[in-house]
Amino acid sequence: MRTELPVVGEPRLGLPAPDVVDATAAAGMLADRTRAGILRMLAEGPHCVCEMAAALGERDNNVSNHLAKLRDAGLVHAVRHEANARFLYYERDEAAVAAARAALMDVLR
Amino acid sequence: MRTELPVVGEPRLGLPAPDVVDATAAAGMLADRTRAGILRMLAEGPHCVCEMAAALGERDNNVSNHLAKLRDAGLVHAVRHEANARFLYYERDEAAVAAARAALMDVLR
DNA sequence: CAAACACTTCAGCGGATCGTGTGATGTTCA
DNA sequence: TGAACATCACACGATCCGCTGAAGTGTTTG
Repeated sequence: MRTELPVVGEPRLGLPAPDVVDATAAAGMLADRTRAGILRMLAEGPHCVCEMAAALGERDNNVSNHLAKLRDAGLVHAVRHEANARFLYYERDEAAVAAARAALMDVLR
Repeated sequence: MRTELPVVGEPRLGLPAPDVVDATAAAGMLADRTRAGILRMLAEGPHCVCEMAAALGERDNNVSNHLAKLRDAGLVHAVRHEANARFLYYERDEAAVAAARAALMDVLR
């Protein structure tokens, strides 16, 4: 099954430019091994920085740097552990994740 | 509605590293405005290079460069127009696109 | 055939990005 | 209080990546 090519001999100019700003922003977040690993781990539930750094084989400050980018993008936010306030537990913002998912799916529709 | 934090005071070390290689590869392709625009346009049907370059406001050779990357990734392939063989029409590889979609959704599950 | 067209390839340049190192903040514990 | 811990913020160096320009292949047209 092959899609049919346009029969016109002339290319169609003036086609509208697709809007992909949200998709490229979301993809930019996922395009890094560490950030993708973070988001994948947070899909299971909250994690603190040292947990994720250990699992990903990265240094704490590096993971922290990437978390800052994810935070600025609104994809995650941090919560202090009530019993052990020295641990910052990160969790995903499900609304933002859903929006990113939708933007990506729109391009790969 | 807030996910509950782990009650343990100690972080869980030794968690498994998530596999995100396919997702980062797919995201890397989508993380560029031009490539995302190409894939979005090809979702509607085949297009030749000049059509996409015009719609995206990019030079032909730039679009061609990005198409080469998408080709190497297996996401698109080119077909010569039967009536006008000087036009190369690109179409998406739906199987590869579905795989990319699945890899991305696994991270943002 | 020659010229115009559609597209590709590649080197090179400039800017973005990643990992690291370092210093600072806040928390727990002895 | 002081030491160890968890995390952050920032700057630096190296690498990566996208855009451009120029040269080359194949196709159509006059």
